[in-house]
Amino acid sequence: MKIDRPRRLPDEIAKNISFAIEAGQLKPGDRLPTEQALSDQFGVARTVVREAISLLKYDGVIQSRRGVGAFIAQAGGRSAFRISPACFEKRKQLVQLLQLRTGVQTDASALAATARNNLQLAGIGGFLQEMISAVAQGGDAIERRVDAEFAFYRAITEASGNDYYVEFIGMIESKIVENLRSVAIKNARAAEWGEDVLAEHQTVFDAISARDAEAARIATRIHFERAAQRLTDRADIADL
Amino acid sequence: MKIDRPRRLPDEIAKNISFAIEAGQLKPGDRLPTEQALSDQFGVARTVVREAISLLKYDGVIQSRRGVGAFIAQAGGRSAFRISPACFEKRKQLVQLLQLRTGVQTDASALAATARNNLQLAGIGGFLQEMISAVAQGGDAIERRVDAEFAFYRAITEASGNDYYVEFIGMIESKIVENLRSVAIKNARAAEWGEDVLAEHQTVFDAISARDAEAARIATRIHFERAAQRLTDRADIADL
DNA sequence: ATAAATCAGTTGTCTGACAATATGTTTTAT
DNA sequence: ATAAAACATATTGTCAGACAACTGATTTAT
Repeated sequence: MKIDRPRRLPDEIAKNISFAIEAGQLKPGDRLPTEQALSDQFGVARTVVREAISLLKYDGVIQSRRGVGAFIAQAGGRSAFRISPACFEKRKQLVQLLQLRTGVQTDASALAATARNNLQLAGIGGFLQEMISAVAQGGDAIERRVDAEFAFYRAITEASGNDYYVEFIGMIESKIVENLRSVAIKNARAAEWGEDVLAEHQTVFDAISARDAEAARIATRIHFERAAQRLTDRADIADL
Repeated sequence: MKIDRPRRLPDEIAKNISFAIEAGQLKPGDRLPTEQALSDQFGVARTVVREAISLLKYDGVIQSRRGVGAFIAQAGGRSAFRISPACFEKRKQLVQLLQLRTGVQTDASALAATARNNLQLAGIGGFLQEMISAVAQGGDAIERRVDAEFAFYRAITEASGNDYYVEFIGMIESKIVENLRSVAIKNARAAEWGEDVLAEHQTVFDAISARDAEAARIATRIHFERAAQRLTDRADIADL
Protein backbone atom coordinates (compact mmCIF):
# COMPACT_ATOMS: atom_id res chain seq x y z
CA MET A 1 0.00 0.00 0.00
CA LYS A 2 1.32 3.32 -1.01
CA ILE A 3 1.38 6.11 1.49
CA ASP A 4 -0.24 9.28 0.33
CA ARG A 5 2.45 11.85 0.02
CA PRO A 6 2.15 14.98 2.11
CA ARG A 7 0.46 17.48 -0.14
CA ARG A 8 2.37 20.57 -1.09
CA LEU A 9 0.40 23.74 -0.85
CA PRO A 10 1.64 25.43 -4.04
CA ASP A 11 0.77 22.33 -6.07
CA GLU A 12 -2.70 22.29 -4.64
CA ILE A 13 -3.24 25.93 -5.48
CA ALA A 14 -1.86 25.43 -8.97
CA LYS A 15 -4.18 22.50 -9.57
CA ASN A 16 -7.09 24.53 -8.32
CA ILE A 17 -6.39 27.39 -10.68
CA SER A 18 -5.64 24.99 -13.51
CA PHE A 19 -8.97 23.27 -13.08
CA ALA A 20 -10.72 26.61 -13.06
CA ILE A 21 -9.14 27.34 -16.42
CA GLU A 22 -9.99 23.97 -17.90
CA ALA A 23 -13.54 24.27 -16.63
CA GLY A 24 -13.88 27.55 -18.45
CA GLN A 25 -14.35 29.67 -15.38
CA LEU A 26 -11.24 31.57 -16.39
CA LYS A 27 -10.94 32.23 -20.09
CA PRO A 28 -7.90 33.34 -22.09
CA GLY A 29 -7.33 37.02 -21.60
CA ASP A 30 -9.04 37.13 -18.23
CA ARG A 31 -7.15 38.57 -15.35
CA LEU A 32 -6.33 36.48 -12.34
CA PRO A 33 -7.21 37.79 -8.90
CA THR A 34 -4.30 39.54 -7.23
CA GLU A 35 -1.85 37.46 -5.28
CA GLN A 36 -3.10 39.09 -2.12
CA ALA A 37 -6.68 38.19 -2.93
CA LEU A 38 -5.73 34.61 -3.73
CA SER A 39 -3.73 34.22 -0.55
CA ASP A 40 -6.70 35.48 1.43
CA GLN A 41 -9.07 33.24 -0.50
CA PHE A 42 -7.04 30.08 0.02
CA GLY A 43 -5.84 31.04 3.48
CA VAL A 44 -2.15 30.70 2.68
CA ALA A 45 0.80 33.03 2.53
CA ARG A 46 1.50 35.03 -0.58
CA THR A 47 4.73 33.13 -1.21
CA VAL A 48 2.71 29.97 -1.64
CA VAL A 49 0.41 31.63 -4.13
CA ARG A 50 3.42 33.01 -5.93
CA GLU A 51 4.97 29.58 -6.28
CA ALA A 52 1.69 28.21 -7.64
CA ILE A 53 1.41 30.99 -10.19
CA SER A 54 5.06 30.52 -11.04
CA LEU A 55 4.36 26.91 -12.00
CA LEU A 56 1.55 27.90 -14.32
CA LYS A 57 3.69 30.61 -15.85
CA TYR A 58 6.37 28.02 -16.48
CA ASP A 59 3.91 25.96 -18.49
CA GLY A 60 2.74 29.02 -20.38
CA VAL A 61 -0.76 28.74 -18.99
CA ILE A 62 -0.68 32.23 -17.55
CA GLN A 63 1.45 35.28 -18.10
CA SER A 64 2.09 38.07 -15.66
CA ARG A 65 3.18 41.66 -16.05
CA ARG A 66 4.73 43.49 -13.19
CA GLY A 67 2.59 46.32 -12.00
CA VAL A 68 -0.45 45.09 -13.88
CA GLY A 69 -1.45 41.55 -13.00
CA ALA A 70 -1.53 37.96 -14.19
CA PHE A 71 -3.56 36.89 -17.19
CA ILE A 72 -4.73 33.61 -18.67
CA ALA A 73 -2.66 32.95 -21.79
CA GLN A 74 -4.08 32.01 -25.16
CA ALA A 75 -4.78 28.31 -25.53
CA GLY A 76 -2.11 27.73 -28.17
CA GLY A 77 0.79 29.05 -26.19
CA ARG A 78 1.51 26.11 -23.94
CA SER A 79 5.21 25.51 -23.54
CA ALA A 80 5.03 22.06 -22.00
CA PHE A 81 3.12 18.87 -22.58
CA ARG A 82 1.94 17.50 -19.29
CA ILE A 83 -0.35 14.60 -18.55
CA SER A 84 -2.74 15.54 -15.83
CA PRO A 85 -3.83 12.82 -13.43
CA ALA A 86 -7.40 13.53 -14.45
CA CYS A 87 -6.74 11.67 -17.71
CA PHE A 88 -6.86 8.43 -15.86
CA GLU A 89 -10.25 9.09 -14.41
CA LYS A 90 -12.04 9.29 -17.70
CA ARG A 91 -12.09 6.38 -20.06
CA LYS A 92 -12.16 8.46 -23.20
CA GLN A 93 -9.03 10.35 -22.24
CA LEU A 94 -7.22 7.18 -21.31
CA VAL A 95 -7.98 5.67 -24.70
CA GLN A 96 -6.74 8.81 -26.42
CA LEU A 97 -3.57 8.74 -24.39
CA LEU A 98 -2.87 5.13 -25.28
CA GLN A 99 -3.56 6.00 -28.87
CA LEU A 100 -0.96 8.75 -28.78
CA ARG A 101 1.56 6.44 -27.17
CA THR A 102 0.89 3.82 -29.83
CA GLY A 103 1.43 6.29 -32.63
CA VAL A 104 4.69 7.64 -31.28
CA GLN A 105 6.06 4.23 -30.39
CA THR A 106 5.16 3.05 -33.86
CA ASP A 107 7.13 5.85 -35.45
CA ALA A 108 10.05 5.12 -33.18
CA SER A 109 10.12 1.52 -34.34
CA ALA A 110 10.03 2.56 -37.97
CA LEU A 111 12.91 4.94 -37.41
CA ALA A 112 14.86 2.30 -35.54
CA ALA A 113 14.51 -0.11 -38.42
CA THR A 114 16.61 2.13 -40.62
CA ALA A 115 18.74 3.96 -38.08
CA ARG A 116 19.78 1.07 -35.88
CA ASN A 117 23.29 -0.31 -35.77
CA ASN A 118 24.18 -3.90 -35.08
CA LEU A 119 25.11 -3.32 -31.48
CA GLN A 120 21.71 -1.82 -30.77
CA LEU A 121 20.02 -4.68 -32.59
CA ALA A 122 21.87 -7.13 -30.43
CA GLY A 123 20.67 -5.31 -27.33
CA ILE A 124 17.09 -5.38 -28.54
CA GLY A 125 17.38 -9.06 -29.33
CA GLY A 126 18.74 -9.69 -25.88
CA PHE A 127 15.61 -8.34 -24.26
CA LEU A 128 13.50 -10.42 -26.61
CA GLN A 129 15.39 -13.53 -25.50
CA GLU A 130 14.88 -12.43 -21.91
CA MET A 131 11.14 -12.33 -22.53
CA ILE A 132 11.16 -15.70 -24.22
CA SER A 133 13.04 -17.38 -21.41
CA ALA A 134 10.85 -15.71 -18.81
CA VAL A 135 7.74 -16.99 -20.52
CA ALA A 136 9.23 -20.44 -20.79
CA GLN A 137 10.05 -20.37 -17.12
CA GLY A 138 6.53 -19.22 -16.37
CA GLY A 139 5.02 -18.75 -12.97
CA ASP A 140 7.13 -16.61 -10.78
CA ALA A 141 8.98 -14.74 -13.52
CA ILE A 142 6.22 -12.21 -13.98
CA GLU A 143 8.33 -9.24 -13.10
CA ARG A 144 11.05 -10.35 -15.47
CA ARG A 145 8.64 -10.59 -18.35
CA VAL A 146 7.21 -7.14 -17.91
CA ASP A 147 10.51 -5.47 -17.19
CA ALA A 148 12.01 -7.08 -20.25
CA GLU A 149 9.14 -5.83 -22.36
CA PHE A 150 9.67 -2.27 -21.17
CA ALA A 151 13.38 -2.59 -21.82
CA PHE A 152 12.71 -4.08 -25.25
CA TYR A 153 10.71 -1.12 -26.50
CA ARG A 154 12.91 1.35 -24.74
CA ALA A 155 15.92 -0.10 -26.53
CA ILE A 156 14.06 0.15 -29.82
CA THR A 157 13.26 3.77 -29.10
CA GLU A 158 16.86 4.52 -28.27
CA ALA A 159 17.94 2.84 -31.49
CA SER A 160 15.84 5.37 -33.37
CA GLY A 161 18.61 7.83 -32.60
CA ASN A 162 16.13 10.53 -31.65
CA ASP A 163 16.44 11.70 -28.06
CA TYR A 164 13.03 13.32 -28.08
CA TYR A 165 11.32 10.04 -28.81
CA VAL A 166 13.12 8.51 -25.86
CA GLU A 167 12.16 11.32 -23.58
CA PHE A 168 8.58 11.57 -24.72
CA ILE A 169 7.78 7.87 -24.63
CA GLY A 170 9.56 7.52 -21.32
CA MET A 171 7.41 10.24 -19.84
CA ILE A 172 4.15 8.82 -21.13
CA GLU A 173 5.06 5.31 -20.11
CA SER A 174 6.01 6.28 -16.58
CA LYS A 175 2.81 8.25 -16.19
CA ILE A 176 0.72 5.35 -17.39
CA VAL A 177 2.24 2.80 -15.08
CA GLU A 178 2.22 5.27 -12.20
CA ASN A 179 -1.45 6.05 -12.47
CA LEU A 180 -2.80 2.66 -13.41
CA ARG A 181 -1.78 1.03 -10.13
CA SER A 182 1.28 -0.49 -11.64
CA VAL A 183 1.40 -3.72 -9.74
CA ALA A 184 -2.14 -4.74 -10.55
CA ILE A 185 -1.65 -3.94 -14.20
CA LYS A 186 1.67 -5.69 -14.30
CA ASN A 187 0.14 -8.84 -12.96
CA ALA A 188 -2.81 -8.52 -15.25
CA ARG A 189 -0.70 -8.07 -18.33
CA ALA A 190 1.64 -10.81 -17.31
CA ALA A 191 -1.23 -13.20 -16.70
CA GLU A 192 -2.54 -12.63 -20.19
CA TRP A 193 0.82 -13.34 -21.70
CA GLY A 194 1.22 -16.25 -23.94
CA GLU A 195 2.96 -17.39 -27.04
CA ASP A 196 0.83 -15.12 -29.20
CA VAL A 197 2.02 -11.94 -27.50
CA LEU A 198 5.55 -13.17 -27.77
CA ALA A 199 5.01 -13.66 -31.48
CA GLU A 200 3.99 -10.01 -31.75
CA HIS A 201 7.30 -8.92 -30.28
CA GLN A 202 9.18 -11.36 -32.46
CA THR A 203 7.59 -9.84 -35.55
CA VAL A 204 8.67 -6.39 -34.47
CA PHE A 205 12.20 -7.58 -33.93
CA ASP A 206 12.38 -9.35 -37.26
CA ALA A 207 11.25 -6.24 -39.08
CA ILE A 208 13.85 -4.08 -37.38
CA SER A 209 16.45 -6.73 -38.01
CA ALA A 210 15.56 -6.73 -41.71
CA ARG A 211 15.64 -2.92 -41.77
CA ASP A 212 12.06 -2.96 -42.99
CA ALA A 213 10.57 0.26 -41.65
CA GLU A 214 7.04 -0.35 -42.87
CA ALA A 215 6.92 -3.84 -41.45
CA ALA A 216 8.23 -2.54 -38.14
CA ARG A 217 5.55 0.11 -38.12
CA ILE A 218 2.78 -2.35 -38.78
CA ALA A 219 4.02 -4.93 -36.29
CA THR A 220 4.45 -2.36 -33.53
CA ARG A 221 1.03 -0.91 -34.20
CA ILE A 222 -0.59 -4.31 -34.03
CA HIS A 223 1.03 -5.10 -30.71
CA PHE A 224 0.20 -1.83 -29.00
CA GLU A 225 -3.34 -1.72 -30.29
CA ARG A 226 -3.91 -5.18 -28.91
CA ALA A 227 -2.19 -4.26 -25.68
CA ALA A 228 -4.40 -1.21 -25.33
CA GLN A 229 -7.41 -3.40 -26.02
CA ARG A 230 -6.37 -5.90 -23.37
CA LEU A 231 -5.77 -3.08 -20.93
CA THR A 232 -9.06 -1.27 -21.41
CA ASP A 233 -10.97 -4.55 -21.39
CA ARG A 234 -9.96 -5.18 -17.83
CA ALA A 235 -12.79 -4.88 -15.37
CA ASP A 236 -11.07 -2.49 -12.99
CA ILE A 237 -10.55 -0.02 -15.78
CA ALA A 238 -13.65 -0.63 -17.82
CA ASP A 239 -15.90 1.13 -15.34
CA LEU A 240 -14.22 4.49 -15.30
CA MET B 1 13.54 43.62 -33.57
CA LYS B 2 12.39 41.76 -30.55
CA ILE B 3 12.72 43.36 -27.20
CA ASP B 4 14.43 41.26 -24.63
CA ARG B 5 11.94 40.41 -22.02
CA PRO B 6 12.74 41.38 -18.47
CA ARG B 7 14.37 38.29 -17.09
CA ARG B 8 12.80 36.62 -14.14
CA LEU B 9 15.20 35.49 -11.52
CA PRO B 10 13.60 32.15 -10.66
CA ASP B 11 13.57 31.16 -14.33
CA GLU B 12 17.23 31.99 -14.64
CA ILE B 13 18.11 29.92 -11.62
CA ALA B 14 15.98 27.04 -12.85
CA LYS B 15 17.67 27.12 -16.23
CA ASN B 16 21.05 27.19 -14.58
CA ILE B 17 20.33 24.16 -12.46
CA SER B 18 18.66 22.41 -15.38
CA PHE B 19 21.73 22.91 -17.53
CA ALA B 20 23.93 21.58 -14.77
CA ILE B 21 21.83 18.43 -14.76
CA GLU B 22 21.86 18.02 -18.54
CA ALA B 23 25.59 18.60 -18.59
CA GLY B 24 26.03 15.78 -16.13
CA GLN B 25 27.44 17.90 -13.34
CA LEU B 26 24.52 16.79 -11.25
CA LYS B 27 23.58 13.15 -11.65
CA PRO B 28 20.42 11.34 -10.57
CA GLY B 29 20.54 10.67 -6.86
CA ASP B 30 22.86 13.55 -6.13
CA ARG B 31 21.84 16.04 -3.53
CA LEU B 32 21.30 19.64 -4.43
CA PRO B 33 23.03 22.31 -2.36
CA THR B 34 20.79 23.69 0.34
CA GLU B 35 18.50 26.57 -0.50
CA GLN B 36 20.60 28.78 1.70
CA ALA B 37 23.77 27.81 -0.11
CA LEU B 38 22.16 28.36 -3.49
CA SER B 39 20.80 31.75 -2.52
CA ASP B 40 24.27 32.74 -1.37
CA GLN B 41 25.84 31.33 -4.51
CA PHE B 42 23.52 33.14 -6.90
CA GLY B 43 23.20 36.22 -4.76
CA VAL B 44 19.42 36.12 -4.54
CA ALA B 45 16.89 35.63 -1.80
CA ARG B 46 15.87 32.18 -0.72
CA THR B 47 12.34 32.72 -1.99
CA VAL B 48 13.73 33.05 -5.50
CA VAL B 49 15.68 29.84 -5.15
CA ARG B 50 12.61 28.15 -3.79
CA GLU B 51 10.53 29.17 -6.79
CA ALA B 52 13.23 27.88 -9.11
CA ILE B 53 13.38 24.54 -7.36
CA SER B 54 9.61 24.43 -7.30
CA LEU B 55 9.58 24.60 -11.10
CA LEU B 56 11.98 21.71 -11.42
CA LYS B 57 10.01 19.71 -8.91
CA TYR B 58 6.89 20.32 -10.97
CA ASP B 59 8.59 18.75 -13.97
CA GLY B 60 9.79 15.84 -11.90
CA VAL B 61 13.42 16.74 -12.47
CA ILE B 62 14.16 16.95 -8.77
CA GLN B 63 12.45 15.74 -5.64
CA SER B 64 12.74 17.20 -2.19
CA ARG B 65 12.18 15.81 1.25
CA ARG B 66 11.52 18.12 4.12
CA GLY B 67 14.24 17.99 6.67
CA VAL B 68 16.66 16.25 4.34
CA GLY B 69 17.25 18.07 1.11
CA ALA B 70 16.53 18.11 -2.59
CA PHE B 71 17.72 15.39 -4.92
CA ILE B 72 18.05 14.89 -8.65
CA ALA B 73 15.34 12.48 -9.76
CA GLN B 74 15.91 9.44 -11.91
CA ALA B 75 15.94 10.19 -15.61
CA GLY B 76 12.79 8.23 -16.33
CA GLY B 77 10.58 10.06 -13.93
CA ARG B 78 9.89 13.22 -15.87
CA SER B 79 6.29 14.28 -15.59
CA ALA B 80 6.29 16.81 -18.40
CA PHE B 81 7.63 17.05 -21.91
CA ARG B 82 9.20 20.44 -22.42
CA ILE B 83 11.22 21.76 -25.29
CA SER B 84 14.18 23.64 -23.98
CA PRO B 85 15.31 26.68 -25.93
CA ALA B 86 18.71 25.04 -26.26
CA CYS B 87 17.25 22.72 -28.90
CA PHE B 88 17.24 25.54 -31.37
CA GLU B 89 20.89 26.23 -30.93
CA LYS B 90 22.06 22.87 -32.09
CA ARG B 91 21.33 21.65 -35.54
CA LYS B 92 21.08 18.00 -34.59
CA GLN B 93 18.45 18.66 -31.96
CA LEU B 94 16.46 20.82 -34.31
CA VAL B 95 16.39 18.06 -36.90
CA GLN B 96 15.27 15.58 -34.26
CA LEU B 97 12.53 17.91 -33.14
CA LEU B 98 11.23 18.37 -36.67
CA GLN B 99 11.36 14.60 -37.07
CA LEU B 100 9.21 14.13 -34.01
CA ARG B 101 6.75 16.72 -35.25
CA THR B 102 6.58 15.01 -38.62
CA GLY B 103 5.87 11.65 -37.07
CA VAL B 104 3.11 12.88 -34.81
CA GLN B 105 1.49 15.01 -37.46
CA THR B 106 1.58 12.05 -39.80
CA ASP B 107 -0.26 9.89 -37.32
CA ALA B 108 -2.79 12.65 -36.78
CA SER B 109 -3.54 12.76 -40.50
CA ALA B 110 -3.96 9.01 -40.65
CA LEU B 111 -6.37 9.12 -37.75
CA ALA B 112 -8.25 12.00 -39.28
CA ALA B 113 -8.75 10.06 -42.48
CA THR B 114 -10.91 7.54 -40.69
CA ALA B 115 -12.30 9.59 -37.80
CA ARG B 116 -13.29 12.75 -39.63
CA ASN B 117 -16.86 13.78 -40.25
CA ASN B 118 -18.07 15.73 -43.24
CA LEU B 119 -18.24 19.02 -41.41
CA GLN B 120 -14.60 18.74 -40.41
CA LEU B 121 -13.66 17.76 -43.94
CA ALA B 122 -15.38 20.86 -45.24
CA GLY B 123 -13.41 22.98 -42.80
CA ILE B 124 -10.15 21.40 -43.87
CA GLY B 125 -11.04 21.93 -47.52
CA GLY B 126 -11.82 25.54 -46.78
CA PHE B 127 -8.31 26.19 -45.58
CA LEU B 128 -6.95 24.43 -48.64
CA GLN B 129 -8.98 26.73 -50.84
CA GLU B 130 -7.68 29.65 -48.82
CA MET B 131 -4.13 28.56 -49.60
CA ILE B 132 -4.91 28.11 -53.27
CA SER B 133 -6.43 31.53 -53.62
CA ALA B 134 -3.61 33.12 -51.65
CA VAL B 135 -1.05 31.52 -53.93
CA ALA B 136 -3.01 32.62 -56.97
CA GLN B 137 -3.13 36.15 -55.62
CA GLY B 138 0.60 36.00 -55.01
CA GLY B 139 2.78 38.79 -53.77
CA ASP B 140 1.37 40.40 -50.68
CA ALA B 141 -0.69 37.48 -49.46
CA ILE B 142 2.24 35.84 -47.74
CA GLU B 143 0.71 35.94 -44.30
CA ARG B 144 -2.51 34.47 -45.59
CA ARG B 145 -0.71 31.52 -47.12
CA VAL B 146 1.20 30.61 -44.01
CA ASP B 147 -1.69 31.17 -41.64
CA ALA B 148 -3.90 29.03 -43.84
CA GLU B 149 -1.32 26.26 -43.82
CA PHE B 150 -1.17 26.26 -40.05
CA ALA B 151 -4.95 26.25 -39.87
CA PHE B 152 -5.11 23.45 -42.43
CA TYR B 153 -3.01 21.04 -40.43
CA ARG B 154 -4.53 22.15 -37.17
CA ALA B 155 -7.97 21.36 -38.55
CA ILE B 156 -6.72 17.96 -39.67
CA THR B 157 -5.35 17.31 -36.20
CA GLU B 158 -8.63 18.30 -34.60
CA ALA B 159 -10.47 16.00 -36.97
CA SER B 160 -8.45 13.12 -35.56
CA GLY B 161 -10.67 13.38 -32.53
CA ASN B 162 -7.74 13.04 -30.15
CA ASP B 163 -7.26 16.05 -27.90
CA TYR B 164 -3.72 15.06 -27.00
CA TYR B 165 -2.61 15.24 -30.59
CA VAL B 166 -4.04 18.73 -30.80
CA GLU B 167 -2.33 19.81 -27.62
CA PHE B 168 1.01 18.19 -28.39
CA ILE B 169 1.32 19.40 -31.96
CA GLY B 170 0.13 22.85 -30.98
CA MET B 171 2.86 23.03 -28.35
CA ILE B 172 5.61 21.90 -30.66
CA GLU B 173 4.46 24.13 -33.48
CA SER B 174 4.29 27.22 -31.28
CA LYS B 175 7.75 26.51 -29.91
CA ILE B 176 9.20 26.11 -33.37
CA VAL B 177 7.81 29.32 -34.76
CA GLU B 178 8.66 31.15 -31.56
CA ASN B 179 12.29 30.19 -31.57
CA LEU B 180 13.02 30.30 -35.27
CA ARG B 181 12.39 34.02 -35.55
CA SER B 182 8.93 33.53 -36.89
CA VAL B 183 8.76 36.38 -39.34
CA ALA B 184 11.94 35.49 -41.16
CA ILE B 185 10.93 31.87 -41.43
CA LYS B 186 7.45 32.78 -42.50
CA ASN B 187 8.78 34.86 -45.33
CA ALA B 188 11.29 32.23 -46.25
CA ARG B 189 8.73 29.49 -46.39
CA ALA B 190 6.28 31.67 -48.24
CA ALA B 191 8.86 32.68 -50.81
CA GLU B 192 9.55 29.07 -51.58
CA TRP B 193 5.95 28.32 -52.12
CA GLY B 194 4.79 27.23 -55.47
CA GLU B 195 2.39 24.95 -57.19
CA ASP B 196 4.35 21.91 -56.10
CA VAL B 197 3.89 22.59 -52.39
CA LEU B 198 0.24 23.21 -53.00
CA ALA B 199 0.03 19.84 -54.68
CA GLU B 200 1.45 18.24 -51.54
CA HIS B 201 -1.36 19.68 -49.47
CA GLN B 202 -3.91 18.71 -52.09
CA THR B 203 -2.73 15.11 -51.93
CA VAL B 204 -3.14 15.10 -48.17
CA PHE B 205 -6.64 16.48 -48.47
CA ASP B 206 -7.66 13.98 -51.13
CA ALA B 207 -6.48 11.09 -48.99
CA ILE B 208 -8.44 12.30 -45.97
CA SER B 209 -11.42 12.93 -48.18
CA ALA B 210 -11.22 9.37 -49.49
CA ARG B 211 -10.84 8.04 -45.94
CA ASP B 212 -7.57 6.44 -46.99
CA ALA B 213 -5.46 6.42 -43.84
CA GLU B 214 -2.32 5.02 -45.42
CA ALA B 215 -2.39 7.50 -48.27
CA ALA B 216 -2.91 10.32 -45.80
CA ARG B 217 0.05 9.10 -43.78
CA ILE B 218 2.31 8.95 -46.80
CA ALA B 219 1.23 12.30 -48.21
CA THR B 220 1.65 14.08 -44.89
CA ARG B 221 5.04 12.52 -44.36
CA ILE B 222 6.20 13.63 -47.77
CA HIS B 223 5.14 17.18 -47.18
CA PHE B 224 6.67 17.57 -43.76
CA GLU B 225 9.91 15.88 -44.70
CA ARG B 226 10.27 18.24 -47.61
CA ALA B 227 9.29 21.18 -45.44
CA ALA B 228 11.92 20.22 -42.89
CA GLN B 229 14.44 19.90 -45.69
CA ARG B 230 13.60 23.33 -47.03
CA LEU B 231 13.81 24.77 -43.53
CA THR B 232 17.16 23.30 -42.59
CA ASP B 233 18.60 24.16 -45.98
CA ARG B 234 18.19 27.81 -45.29
CA ALA B 235 21.43 29.62 -44.76
CA ASP B 236 20.47 31.31 -41.51
CA ILE B 237 19.79 27.95 -39.93
CA ALA B 238 22.37 25.86 -41.68
CA ASP B 239 25.23 27.33 -39.71
CA LEU B 240 24.02 26.48 -36.25
C1' DA C 1 -5.44 71.61 -23.75
C1' DT C 2 -1.22 69.46 -23.04
C1' DA C 3 2.48 67.79 -20.53
C1' DA C 4 4.49 66.69 -16.24
C1' DA C 5 4.10 65.19 -11.59
C1' DT C 6 1.76 62.41 -8.30
C1' DC C 7 -0.61 58.48 -6.54
C1' DA C 8 -2.57 53.97 -5.89
C1' DG C 9 -2.30 49.20 -7.14
C1' DT C 10 0.33 44.96 -8.54
C1' DT C 11 4.06 42.02 -9.29
C1' DG C 12 9.04 40.97 -8.11
C1' DT C 13 12.43 40.55 -4.59
C1' DC C 14 14.36 40.70 0.01
C1' DT C 15 14.62 39.68 4.97
C1' DG C 16 13.65 37.30 9.01
C1' DA C 17 11.14 34.21 11.61
C1' DC C 18 8.79 29.92 12.92
C1' DA C 19 6.82 25.13 11.91
C1' DA C 20 7.56 20.42 10.37
C1' DT C 21 10.48 16.77 9.55
C1' DA C 22 14.71 13.86 9.26
C1' DT C 23 19.30 12.66 11.08
C1' DG C 24 22.83 12.17 14.28
C1' DT C 25 24.30 12.67 19.23
C1' DT C 26 23.80 12.41 23.96
C1' DT C 27 21.64 11.02 27.94
C1' DT C 28 19.11 7.81 30.57
C1' DA C 29 16.86 3.53 31.94
C1' DT C 30 17.31 -1.36 32.20
C1' DA D 1 26.69 -2.76 27.85
C1' DT D 2 22.65 -2.15 25.34
C1' DA D 3 18.55 -0.15 23.99
C1' DA D 4 15.39 3.42 24.32
C1' DA D 5 14.38 8.14 24.97
C1' DA D 6 15.52 12.91 24.84
C1' DC D 7 18.01 16.44 22.69
C1' DA D 8 20.49 19.16 19.22
C1' DT D 9 21.09 20.20 14.55
C1' DA D 10 20.12 20.78 9.74
C1' DT D 11 16.87 21.41 6.00
C1' DT D 12 12.65 22.16 3.71
C1' DG D 13 7.92 24.29 4.05
C1' DT D 14 5.21 28.17 5.40
C1' DC D 15 4.26 32.63 7.19
C1' DA D 16 4.53 37.73 7.75
C1' DG D 17 5.97 42.11 6.45
C1' DA D 18 8.65 45.33 3.94
C1' DC D 19 10.55 47.64 -0.06
C1' DA D 20 11.64 48.00 -5.15
C1' DA D 21 10.04 48.23 -9.93
C1' DC D 22 6.61 49.04 -12.83
C1' DT D 23 1.89 50.32 -14.83
C1' DG D 24 -2.18 52.94 -15.40
C1' DA D 25 -4.97 56.53 -14.00
C1' DT D 26 -5.45 60.95 -11.67
C1' DT D 27 -4.15 65.34 -10.53
C1' DT D 28 -1.62 69.44 -11.14
C1' DA D 29 1.16 72.89 -13.40
C1' DT D 30 2.08 75.48 -17.50
